[in-house]
Amino acid sequence: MCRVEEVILTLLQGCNSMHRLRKIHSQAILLGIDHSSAVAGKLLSFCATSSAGNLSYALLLFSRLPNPSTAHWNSLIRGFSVSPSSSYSMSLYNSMVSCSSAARPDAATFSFLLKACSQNGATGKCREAHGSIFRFGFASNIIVCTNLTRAYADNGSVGDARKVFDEMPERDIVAWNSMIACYCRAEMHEEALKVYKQMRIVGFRIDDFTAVGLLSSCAHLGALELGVWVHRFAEENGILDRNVFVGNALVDMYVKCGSLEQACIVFNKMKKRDTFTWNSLLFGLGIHGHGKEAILFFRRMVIAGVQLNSVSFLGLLMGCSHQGLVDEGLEYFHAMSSKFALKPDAKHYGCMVDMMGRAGKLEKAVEFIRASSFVSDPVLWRALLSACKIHKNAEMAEVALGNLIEMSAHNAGDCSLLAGIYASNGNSDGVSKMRKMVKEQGMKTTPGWSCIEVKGEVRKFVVDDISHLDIEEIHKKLMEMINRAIAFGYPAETFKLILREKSPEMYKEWIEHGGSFHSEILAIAFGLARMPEGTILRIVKNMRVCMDCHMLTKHVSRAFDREIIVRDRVRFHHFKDGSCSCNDYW
DNA sequence: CTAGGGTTAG
Repeated sequence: MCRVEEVILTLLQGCNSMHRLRKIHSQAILLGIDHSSAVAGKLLSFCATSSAGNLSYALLLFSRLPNPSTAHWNSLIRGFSVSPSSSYSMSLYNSMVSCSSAARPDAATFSFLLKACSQNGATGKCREAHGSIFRFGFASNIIVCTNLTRAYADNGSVGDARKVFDEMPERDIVAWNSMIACYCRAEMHEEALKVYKQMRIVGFRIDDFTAVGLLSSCAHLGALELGVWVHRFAEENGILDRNVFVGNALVDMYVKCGSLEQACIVFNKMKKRDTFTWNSLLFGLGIHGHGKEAILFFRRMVIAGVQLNSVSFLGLLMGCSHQGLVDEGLEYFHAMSSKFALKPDAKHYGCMVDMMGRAGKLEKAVEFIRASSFVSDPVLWRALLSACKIHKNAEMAEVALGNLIEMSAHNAGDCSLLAGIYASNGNSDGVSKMRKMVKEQGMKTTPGWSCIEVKGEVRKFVVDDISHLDIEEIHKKLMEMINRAIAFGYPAETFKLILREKSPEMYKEWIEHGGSFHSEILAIAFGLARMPEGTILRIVKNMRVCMDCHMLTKHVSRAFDREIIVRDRVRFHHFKDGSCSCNDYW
């Protein structure tokens, strides 16, 4: 390498803007070394991959190279892989392998190509890349495989991702963590925990990345015991203090597992906090029903100079919504754009519709939707529909569903919401009309489930599922539960049939004839049977609690003198002494 | 120029 080349390279080392880069580039041209592989490489990588770079300039530079090297191609492929035109990475790769130049793809080429597949691909693109990786002999490269796993998972093919992972000749901690993260993103949290168990068996220890993935899965599954274990491990191994991600995941885990107190303790102990940390706790206050505290906490955020974002406002507005603080909510909704320069998006609007709707201001909610720029967003009409369910307002619900149908956005859940309203108003024609519609249009229903953690194991119940080995035990407890609840004032209508005939056979028959038990009732019965006296039952479910279950649970909490904490799709219910923290407002 | 893993909302 000649002296001038070294000088140019040194100049490029300190370059931080396109303006400077152009100057250096013209110097290089004057000196006749712009085609030197090293100089061209540095120029390219700056333009293609640095945040101050410029992809068109990178293309220009590249087009002037008579013999681009693998590294040159790689820079360009890498640059496009994270740009809005990530599909161009694939075109570049194709030109690279089809042109007669001496540059062959290396492992890095595939890593960048796969990043592009993650960004915008389809499973088909991943398979194409997979094929090339095989052809060029990189199928056992640990980094390439890790990227391939992620690319498949990001395109919704977690099964393919797992296959690649299983077939890897060896796996390091990054590969394991990546597989766990893939399952987290796919919301397959039980699988994520299983992978972790295997990872431990083969001798890997938890690091920061593992901890974040595990805590996220615990949060989603409500697996408090495992979460507490990860917490202790992270604390003892210093992972917690050095990494803000771990603290954030921990706060979120405690919030989602129903322990707001612990979430606050972790929050207060954290040495460094970012917007995620604050948002997680803000959100936690809201879903635990402390709307007023959420507002105070939000003010604290402003005073502390936290960089607010749109999620912050979503948390705040949801907090207001759960407690019926409509005036405050409206005030902050307006302040969001006028004082904080943040544009509310469809979710914020949806939250406002929910807020007004639940407070019974259905007309106002409709006006709000019609006046907004999101009239054609299904989220808003769906929020209205749910509010109609609470207030048993069939006419308004028909309007909401009508709009959803018009934009072809209706699903089975929407139809059964209206069916539920008809049912509670005694309109059986309406109910069958809705059922027919779901059937005829082949809409898929989401099965309801509830989880409960007993002795560190997460047990999942699905509606009407009687396939459990210990169903007799659950059934027995269920009968006792209902009888005692009735003794404490629970209206018995719903369970008349069972109460007349108290045999397990009748239980099965009840289900087979269309009578049903929501999954949370099964989970609560199981918890009562298995958890020691005095312990809190923690249930996590994927749907909202229904009025019936809510009332039954209130009575059960008194009849058995048990605290029961249920996390439904949007918030927490703390049942104690016959009442619920939501004050029946949800 | 020299590759891969993470958190909040819905």
